[in-house]
Amino acid sequence: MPTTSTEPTRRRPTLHDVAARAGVSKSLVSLALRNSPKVSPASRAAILTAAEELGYRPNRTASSLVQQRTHTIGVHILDLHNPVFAEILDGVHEAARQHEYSTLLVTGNADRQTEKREITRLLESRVEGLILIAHRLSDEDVADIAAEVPTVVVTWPIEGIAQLDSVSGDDALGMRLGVDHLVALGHQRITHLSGGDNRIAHARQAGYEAAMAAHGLAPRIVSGGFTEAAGYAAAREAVGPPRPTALVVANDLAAIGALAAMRELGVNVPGDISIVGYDGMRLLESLDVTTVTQPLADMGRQAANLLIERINQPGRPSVHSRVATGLVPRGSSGPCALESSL
Amino acid sequence: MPTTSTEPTRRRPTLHDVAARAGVSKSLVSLALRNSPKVSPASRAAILTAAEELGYRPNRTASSLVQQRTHTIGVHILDLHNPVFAEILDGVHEAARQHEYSTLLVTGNADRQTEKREITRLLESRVEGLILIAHRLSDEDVADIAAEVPTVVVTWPIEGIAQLDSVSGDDALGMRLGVDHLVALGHQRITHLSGGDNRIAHARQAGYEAAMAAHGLAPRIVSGGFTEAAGYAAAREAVGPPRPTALVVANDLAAIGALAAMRELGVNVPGDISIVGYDGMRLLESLDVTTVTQPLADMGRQAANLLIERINQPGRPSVHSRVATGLVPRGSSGPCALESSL
DNA sequence: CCCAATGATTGGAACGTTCCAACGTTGATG
DNA sequence: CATCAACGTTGGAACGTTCCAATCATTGGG
Repeated sequence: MPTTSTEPTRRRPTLHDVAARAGVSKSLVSLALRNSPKVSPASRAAILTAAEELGYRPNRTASSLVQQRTHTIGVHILDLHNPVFAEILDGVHEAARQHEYSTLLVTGNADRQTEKREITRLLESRVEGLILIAHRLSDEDVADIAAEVPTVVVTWPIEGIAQLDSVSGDDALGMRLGVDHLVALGHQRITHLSGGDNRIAHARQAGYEAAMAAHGLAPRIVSGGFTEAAGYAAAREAVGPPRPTALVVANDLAAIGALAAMRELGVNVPGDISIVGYDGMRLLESLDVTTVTQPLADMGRQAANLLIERINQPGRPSVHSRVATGLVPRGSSGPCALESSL
Repeated sequence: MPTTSTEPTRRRPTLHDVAARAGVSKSLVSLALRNSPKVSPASRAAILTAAEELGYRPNRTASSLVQQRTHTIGVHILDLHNPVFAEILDGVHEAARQHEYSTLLVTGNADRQTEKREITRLLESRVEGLILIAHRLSDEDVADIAAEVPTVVVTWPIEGIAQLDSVSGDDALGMRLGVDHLVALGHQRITHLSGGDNRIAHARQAGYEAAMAAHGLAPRIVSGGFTEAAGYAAAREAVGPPRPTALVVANDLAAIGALAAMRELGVNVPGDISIVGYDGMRLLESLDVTTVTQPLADMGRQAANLLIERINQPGRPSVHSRVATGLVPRGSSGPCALESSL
């Protein structure tokens, strides 16, 4: 070991140091720094300058320990790369800040195992509540967690678990809107690029199937995923004969991938094929892509508010909020060019 | 206040409880749970089952307090909406995890004031180091922070501050590459859509000006920003006569906005006008946009590694790492259609 | 048979804060 | 002048852990 000239790194000043310098007790310093009204103006001034001069910083760990509160909520988010989640987070942050909660953000885009480990860490940090945004856990795992700490799941409802609330879009309705939109434009051969093997994907796929059935149309599904790459691959597969005239894609990112595939294949959008995405991420406006929208920031806000309510009132019955789902028609979808295939 | 039937919410089990149940002392429990080799197999087994049965969870706050270490680094990121930052974060997370550090992620996309407040929170949580990804602070603020805790700034170098390292791309080179690429394609009227009034934007603008000068070309700059909306607006302004044949845009997000503007105006890309972005975010591959790239994840990884090095060796001299910057030609840039205007 | 050495276990101090009951001062009240 | 309330202030306990020195039990060597 090389003996680095590490200067003794003098200990950070504590309440005690400030007290000594201001000539009062640590208790009074504590009160003063938390703006208690019972501190005389004189002492307060002395304390404040002493703290300033020493560069005092309160130690949150110590304070959390004795207060038995951390004023922190844990947020677990599946994947930061999808801008959708950033938009949800905006809402979470806003609401949390409003109620003077900090957030502890972790991401688990690897497997279920690391996801569990990350959440364990949050619990060890004694977060007062947990928001799970698009997780990969089993229902039992979620129930276990919810039994331990107030929890809100964002993106789909899980009914029947105590102490658990949820905020979700209406995937059945959303898919219905997407399909209706295309049918209204004259499309019949509408293929769904699925989101792969996970909960949201299944719900959306089921929604698609139901919507097609409602129109008496035959569903066709190509399995994909929630990334650009997956959408790209699925789209290339989907255009094989019989070529569909429209694609409803499981999410926006995959829709972007699908768009890329069409460009590469020289297939004109929306002339030859229409594309509809799902999620309503902001970027799609610039890209002029039709999509099913959800009030993302609002979902985050609701999640945080529900959580904080439950923290303050642990016994209250579960709330499962479904947010409004809509469709924004844009340039990626247009009238069907083919004569009706009937 | 309604008297909610809040069951007494029995206290979480502590080391003490586990010790009592296993019939040993709390010290031994502590050792056992940290896999100390000095615990007999018998006690270890007893302790582990007791902990399991009670659903014991170590309390990180308490442990941090006594250890005077949190094993946590704070990450402040400007804006989660820009996927670029998500990619940098990937690297940070990976490296942090490798060294058994947790990360505390905060975002400050509002003003400088909230940014400072958020960082204060991190310091109060006693993070052992800080990574600032594209901050808005003054140099003095950064120096103050670095004096208090090891700090790494990502996205541009700040020389001359003790205890501070940095990881940055080479904006001058990057812009040079962008301009060179366009000039090689025959462009001369190359307009820069700037990133607004901030550090990175200035560096990139300066790089653009230098590159143009090197080719003996007259610079033209339209001031914009780092968002889609800003890029959109700037691009609309930029196409006014004399119309440029190419745009070098301050970042990728703005380039997407510029693309949207061109589509809306019916200007063909790259037929009528070429567009080059900056940052190298993954999404641009799908959108087939030429851009200046940086090894984003690697930047994050380097930042975390530098930080951890410095935590372990506070006295070591500052390192300012510059990562490789390159250009990926894609479909948004092509040969200049105009005959040379000379 | 004792002593030293090894291994396993323990109690108490410490970390920096908040909370609480108690304290001294002051000024007004009877 | 005694009593009381209000106010400002204080010391000590507590939070749940880790660290350390000290203790206890066990073994082996002389």
